[in-house]
Amino acid sequence: MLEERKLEVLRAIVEDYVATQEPVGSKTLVERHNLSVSPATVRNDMAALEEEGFIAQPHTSAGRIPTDKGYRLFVDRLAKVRPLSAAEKRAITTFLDGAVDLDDVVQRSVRTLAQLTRQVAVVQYPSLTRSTVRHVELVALAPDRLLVVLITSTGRVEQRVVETGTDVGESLLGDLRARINLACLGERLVDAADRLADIPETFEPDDRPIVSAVTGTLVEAFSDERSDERVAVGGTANLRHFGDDFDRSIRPVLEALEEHVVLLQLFGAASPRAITVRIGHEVPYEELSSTSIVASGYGPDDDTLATLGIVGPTRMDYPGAMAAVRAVAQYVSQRLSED
Amino acid sequence: MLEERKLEVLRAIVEDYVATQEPVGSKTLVERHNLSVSPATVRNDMAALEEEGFIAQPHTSAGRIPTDKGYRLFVDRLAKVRPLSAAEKRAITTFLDGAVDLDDVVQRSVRTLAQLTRQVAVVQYPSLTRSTVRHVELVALAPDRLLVVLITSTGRVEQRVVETGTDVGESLLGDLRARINLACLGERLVDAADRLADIPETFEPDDRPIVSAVTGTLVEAFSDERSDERVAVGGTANLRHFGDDFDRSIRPVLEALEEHVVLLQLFGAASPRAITVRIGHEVPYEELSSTSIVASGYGPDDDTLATLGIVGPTRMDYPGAMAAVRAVAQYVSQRLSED
DNA sequence: GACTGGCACTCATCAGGCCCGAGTGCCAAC
DNA sequence: GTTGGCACTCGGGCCTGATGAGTGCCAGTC
Repeated sequence: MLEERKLEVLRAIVEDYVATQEPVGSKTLVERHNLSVSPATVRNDMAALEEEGFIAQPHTSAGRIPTDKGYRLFVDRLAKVRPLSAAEKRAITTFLDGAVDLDDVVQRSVRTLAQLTRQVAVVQYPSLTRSTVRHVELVALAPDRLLVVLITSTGRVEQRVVETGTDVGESLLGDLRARINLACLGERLVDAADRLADIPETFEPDDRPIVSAVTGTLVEAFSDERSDERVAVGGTANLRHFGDDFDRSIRPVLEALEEHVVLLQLFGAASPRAITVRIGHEVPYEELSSTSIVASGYGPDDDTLATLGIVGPTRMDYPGAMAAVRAVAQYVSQRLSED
Repeated sequence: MLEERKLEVLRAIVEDYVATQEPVGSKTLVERHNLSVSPATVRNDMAALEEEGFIAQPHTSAGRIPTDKGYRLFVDRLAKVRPLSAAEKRAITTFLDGAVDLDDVVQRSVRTLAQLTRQVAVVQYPSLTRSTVRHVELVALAPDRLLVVLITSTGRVEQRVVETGTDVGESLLGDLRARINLACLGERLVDAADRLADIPETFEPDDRPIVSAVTGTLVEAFSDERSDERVAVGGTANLRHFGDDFDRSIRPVLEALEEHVVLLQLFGAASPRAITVRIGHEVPYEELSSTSIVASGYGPDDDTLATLGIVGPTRMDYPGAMAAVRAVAQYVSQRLSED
């Protein structure tokens, strides 16, 4: 009885605080959540919860607000992921179905996510390094200038220009193109890089510098970190939920959003195919310690190619956010599996 | 004597207000700008300036602030573009020189611009439709599936997959590739689309459906509006300069920044190769009427392929902003001319 | 032993009242 | 045309007191 009610009180506090953004006191709590006990009893429970570190008072004679630890407990034990309404599901599907290519899928996902959660949404482009090679094309732009085009399983295209120094014959070009594709097709980019290592040796010594230049460029493209950095961000107007102290609460978030590297770090550690929630100080970036992140990996079939999620104040609607993130991740994953 | 001093007073008011963000009164004005007249005289001039609509009082017994009209006059007649310091120039050059490809140039430009002006920076990706065709490549992904790759003079790459329905022979493929490139190479995309129209007729009737599918896709890629929409945004943390009323001043800007279409409209009308300044109500978007935009076109040689610039509060350092925008636009243009 | 009602106490918030000073317009004098 | 003087305005800062939500504790009840 006692433990159970304490949890119930915590849930009520979290829900109330998230809704009103104001510290919640014993009396209003009893009124709003028709708990069948008196405010005094609730006060005792609150005192216990505070003792255990789940809630705190901003100042004496104010109501209580949940601590990070309190939110943690809430998310782990009290919150069931709120199922989306049929209308919401339909909205997701119809809007995302309209996407014409990978870029568009990502763009639309980010918008959808921002709209559903009313938070800032972040979607990482499918990772280049974890996807596979669909095709490599070599194009002679000039006799001594090659364009190397890499197409991945997710439909992404990377291109590089290689200055070969000497002219490249048509037959060598065809030969090289064939051997590269033979070696790499269907391989994950990380593995494909290994396969390329041996290729130069299979050519005539005279041609090896050219071949090496090309394979070197490809290896570079395969492992290029910059390609991993691409993310789409949306719903920044929802930053208002962070409060009105620009420098203390909004600015760090904006800065983090522009620092894609930081962003990827925040989201990157999301475990595959499960919803990760990081609350307040759990976020591995000091400036964002009053921020929470709800993220999920996604990708075709059961691979995790990239991550998407939302950033919001710790005081957020976790069940709703988790539901939205899960739904969009599932949709995008399915979409990637089809192509 | 009289007209000239009035202008001088206006300049002083603008400069002071931009620096302090506070309405400026006659006394402080005389002190800070060592005008060789008395406050009373300045008051007379201010009364005249107010009469003419160049300045206004937020409320009685407060100092004056410039109106949009006042800023306009300032920009047109009083402001000389402040030359950048050698250090600033060097910073631009060294940072931008490090860019490895088109994406990187754009990314770095946006950062540089944001940093120099301490405002929000926007750089439009070089327009696809106004650039020229460098190369078109056709790749057989499967017998009945072609990948069409378009490379433009700005180094941008677009790719499309075409389902041909029937198998495509190697010789037809080579022939088609050759004729397409012959027709389009060096043409502006808009013109290239016209050149493609006649190509199907030059093939055997049996092959025409395939050829048409390919050229149709290319024409689509040439004129694809979506490709025109890409922009990079940076320095959003500088939104703080807009004030602290999130909903009234910051939010509309954030929303506009996410609406790339709106953004392009705002920047798109920038006249080629000249610096355009839009002040307050001159900005063609109601919500941004307390906002100014400083923009410039850029592109290789004397073409204008796209636009870049900054968005800030009307109360901004116009000479500095104009200098920075001009410098970055020049640099990027030069960079595009080289490749 | 768990719950409840009552009570004294704390403190953030808000409205009202006050003063201060920057800034103005006007006018008479130079 | 310029200047010094003067009376007036009014927003902002600061203090004050009232208000009320909220608390902890304690004694009483089931």
